[in-house]
Amino acid sequence: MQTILIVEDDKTIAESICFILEKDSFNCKWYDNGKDALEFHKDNEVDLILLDVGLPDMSGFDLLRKVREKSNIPVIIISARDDESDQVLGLEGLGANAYVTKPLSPRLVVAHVRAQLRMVKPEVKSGDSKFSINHAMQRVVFLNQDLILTPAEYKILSHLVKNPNRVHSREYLMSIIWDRPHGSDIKTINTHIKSIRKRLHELDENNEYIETHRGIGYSLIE
Amino acid sequence: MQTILIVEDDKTIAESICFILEKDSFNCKWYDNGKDALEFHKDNEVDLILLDVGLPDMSGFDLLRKVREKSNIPVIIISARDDESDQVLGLEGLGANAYVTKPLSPRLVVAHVRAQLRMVKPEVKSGDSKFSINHAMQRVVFLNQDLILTPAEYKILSHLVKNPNRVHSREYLMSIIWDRPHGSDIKTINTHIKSIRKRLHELDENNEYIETHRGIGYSLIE
DNA sequence: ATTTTTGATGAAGACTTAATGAAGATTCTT
DNA sequence: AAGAATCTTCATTAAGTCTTCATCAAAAAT
Repeated sequence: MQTILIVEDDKTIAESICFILEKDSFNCKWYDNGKDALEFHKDNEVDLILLDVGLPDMSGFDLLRKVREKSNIPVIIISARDDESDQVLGLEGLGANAYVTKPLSPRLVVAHVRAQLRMVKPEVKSGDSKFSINHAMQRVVFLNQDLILTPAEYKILSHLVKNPNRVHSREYLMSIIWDRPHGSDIKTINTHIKSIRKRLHELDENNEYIETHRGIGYSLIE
Repeated sequence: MQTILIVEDDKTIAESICFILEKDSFNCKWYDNGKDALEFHKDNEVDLILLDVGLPDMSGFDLLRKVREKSNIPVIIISARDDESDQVLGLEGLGANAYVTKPLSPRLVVAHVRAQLRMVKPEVKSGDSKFSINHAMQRVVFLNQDLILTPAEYKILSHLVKNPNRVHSREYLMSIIWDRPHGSDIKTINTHIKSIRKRLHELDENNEYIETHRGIGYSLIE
């Protein structure tokens, strides 16, 4: 499921957008200020940002600049001002991907969201991976053999397999294991990774598929 | 060079857009009707389409539908009508990527064009630097190879790569490494720079990418 | 030319983070 | 409720990283 981060201080607007997006089976996270939104973006995998430029604590443009320091995911700017130079600055200077002006209909926003994600998603399914997923059986397949995994291990490894060659923070991997917030130690992930590695080792002696990124998290190498 | 196909029956508008795009070193092809445009698209490599929905011979929506049968290149719809349901239809139903309404400034159109193309070809990085950043893996890429760096080295080098050809003081580079104030020796930076240089040397024997500015700090030369 | 200042270098020690093995807590099944 | 499987925590060990220091080299100042 794809996660949309909404940064918008008007609760009514945010809620109606969220409502439609969630009905469309997007995962939706809303913040009414830039600071918390940035914090969330740092530790989580976000597929698209809907950004109101008129925030209480910081300019949306500043936020966008910060986001762009670490990723180039699609960003749609929401603005009350239909000002051309603002649009050009956002699109050209800071690398936003679209610009919609208020008043806006949630339906239109969702159309823009989809239009952006359609571009990004063309998943390059490389067929030569040693991993695949047997959705029906809820199993990860490694070297043509079903892996016996515990539920938590399955959630982590299947996510890594679906999103290989990129770092996943411990925070994010934790959020995958639980549906609801759960206040347990972030180090738990280390232990799960340990046991996943052990199981992979049983099938491939000298593998180094799961890479540790010190201070950040883990990634699966294809 | 990238080719933009403009389908627009208003000659004045088409010409002014073309003018700016070509100044931006895009290759620009203009048709004032759908049939010829489709013909061109069939036989040529087009990177993006700017499409006016109000054409003499066929609806822009029909044209878009035909285009989508064989490719999913970015399409930006130009419309005189600021009608929401039209927008939703274009974006959602037919797979357009952006929607701008007349009256439009050529500058804004170009901003949209760039915003779309940036998605498709992320490596449109100004000039052909030997450095880039792999955000997904949180790695600096040098000569098409991922560099394995420690956290502090990554923070320093990625900042230099994002802001090349300018001097960065040691004090500032220190502030990049720590979130909170940390009273350690400014000379620490020298050691980090040393090890970054060492890693670069392993991939390119006689390089001198990081320049020392005596009494001030360091800079990265492209 | 000599002194002074500043940066480069290599190595040691302090510190931080991750891996590991095992024990306790929790959940699920029967 | 008992037992098994799983999840989490903890203590220990191992590995990796940061900072400092002493020494050497280079540049600037005298």
